[in-house]
This record gives sequence, C-alpha cells and structure tokens, in this order.
Amino acid sequence: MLGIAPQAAFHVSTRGEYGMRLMVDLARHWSEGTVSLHAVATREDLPEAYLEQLVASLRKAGLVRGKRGAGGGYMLARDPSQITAGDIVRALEGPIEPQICTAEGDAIVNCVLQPGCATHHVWMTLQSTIAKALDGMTLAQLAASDAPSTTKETARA
Amino acid sequence: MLGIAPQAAFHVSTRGEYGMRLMVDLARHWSEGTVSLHAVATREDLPEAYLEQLVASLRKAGLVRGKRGAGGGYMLARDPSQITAGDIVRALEGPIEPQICTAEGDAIVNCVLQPGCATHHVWMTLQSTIAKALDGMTLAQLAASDAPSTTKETARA
DNA sequence: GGCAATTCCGAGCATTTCACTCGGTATTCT
DNA sequence: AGAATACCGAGTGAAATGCTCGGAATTGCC
Repeated sequence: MLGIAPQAAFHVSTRGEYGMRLMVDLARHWSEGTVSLHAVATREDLPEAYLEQLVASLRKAGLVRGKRGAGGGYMLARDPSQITAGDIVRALEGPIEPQICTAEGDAIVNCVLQPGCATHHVWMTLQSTIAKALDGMTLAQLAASDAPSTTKETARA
Repeated sequence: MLGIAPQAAFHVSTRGEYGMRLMVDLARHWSEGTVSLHAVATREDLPEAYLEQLVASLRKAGLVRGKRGAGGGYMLARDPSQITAGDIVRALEGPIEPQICTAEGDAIVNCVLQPGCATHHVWMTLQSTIAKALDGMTLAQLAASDAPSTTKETARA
C-alpha cells in the first residue's frame, strides 16, 4: 500500500489489546484461584494459542503466575490494585518510547541532531504523558467498570 | 524475530519523525518565503526523495503550500502559531486511535465486546490524552526552542 | 500407573507495514 | 533553451504483525 495512506497513529497491536483483555479477565476472577487460558480464550473470544505467547511475556514480567497440570491455569501475581495498565503495555509492547532517544529512564541514548533538537521535546513530552496516563490506571479500577460474566448485572456506570 | 521481543510501544514512524523535523525547519525559515526540499534534506540530513512523499501528505492536509519551478519550494500554509504537532502527526500517520473503536470524532464504530468493554476505557483515555498533548504544541513554540541554523545562537531555554 | 488437562517452549509462515528508491512529467525562473 | 524545482505513481527489500503447530514437562484424578 506504499506510504500513501497511513492508517492510524499510536495504534496498539493485538498484543496490547488482547493482553489487556486477558488481564482484566484474570482480575475479574481474582478470587477464584487459577484460571485456564482456555476459559479466558472462550470468554473473550480470542485465539488460545496466541494468548499462550502473550501470557509468557506477562509471566516473565512478573505480572502473572502459572500453575501447570490439570486444574492449573494463571492468576495475577499480585493484587489487581497493584497492577497498572502501564505494567501490562510495557510487558507486551516494550518500553514506552515514541522515539529511541526518548527511552524511559535514561533518556540520553543517542540524539542524532544535538544542536537544535526541537522535536525531541515533542516526543519526550508525549512519552511522559502517555506513561502517566497508563500508570494511573489499575486493573482493579478496570475490572470494576462493568462485568459481563460471573456477576449477573452490575448497576450501570 | 517472532513475537518474543517486542521493541517499543507507541513508537512514531519515520514519517512522523522526519515530517516533524521538516515542519520545524519550515517554521524556522517562515520569513524567507519558499524553501526547497533539497535545502531541508541537507540541513536535517534526511533522504530527499522520501521527504517528497511526506510533504505530499502535508500538502494534501493543507499544512504546506508548494511552488513549482526554479526557485520554488515549500512554505507553511499558515502561521507557525496556527499549526500544532497534532496536525502534523495526523497528516502523516493518520488519526490518533490506539484502537479502531476509539477513532477520533465518532467513537461508536464497532466495539466487538459491547457488554463489558473495560479495555475500551483505557484506549479512549489514552487517545484523548495523546491528542490533547499534541494539539497543545504549536510549531511556533517548537521552532523557538533552539535554532541551529540562520540565527547564530539564541539564549538557552 | 495411566490419562487428561494444563502450562511451557520454540519454530514457522503468510500478510502487512516500513522506509525507502527510481523514473518520469509538469511547471517556472533566468 | 536549460536548469531547478514540485508533483506523481510504481516498485522493493527488510522487518514487524498476527497468528498456527508440534511437542515436552508437569500435575491432578481415577
């Protein structure tokens, strides 16, 4: 399609999207011990084999714990109030950095144009803005918004 | 590389990066009439042929005007204070929408999971946060920060 | 012990996007 | 006339995306 018709800026990939759904689902079943990926995939209508891959990243990031064998499954590694959307996005899509020179933490990696890097400011501002927004949302808050399963019907909004 | 090692979230492509540099450059030479792409490419050390493609998007978005022939070039279509980083990003990378269901303007496109779309809230919040940040930065502000060329040396920050 | 349900692991693969390049045409200035 | 420029569309190699598949290890239950 060439560079003619760009589609969307700041699009999050299915890794982030599915992963977020997965984590919210786990949060909603936080009290029930482990939940199998099969159950999550069915409830959320997501490809199970693909979820396996995503949950591996989440596990390596210390956000979930897996239990093998029959009756096994996954559960959040800590309380839903202690996990943020930022944690999840970083685990699945990498650090939040609009540009390489605006990496989180140590920012002075390699700004090619030192002299008048006006654009650097744009991406840095953006990075901190996005990070702040995502880090301010906890899984507990997200899980509470509206619950389709288990709870039969919560009061609207 | 498979899905094993994701690189970076919310990364802006070279379209956005180069395009921003291009526009800041045009803003800095706002008083000089048209500026050729060749000059911009040289100053900013960017591939000229590629810039041609990007500037086409900017022109279609009404952000720059081109003048053909010898001595021609491009200039901003309006005052640098009337063009925002948001305008530029949208022209080059498309609308700001973390997810398709969070498109700018009319948001009710197609949320697959109507019942308990908790994640929708995440992306919507993100979209408006990003848009607000980018729409709050004008080219005039960016061009003023530090000028490498023309002006010999501006007072710091 | 055997079997089924799981997590865990790594490879592979089709499609799309990215980051460009190239060749050509139209226009304008000198 | 000739040079400098914008304008246009196609093409291309490399990477990322969005999955699937096969198998090994572990655990619970009969």
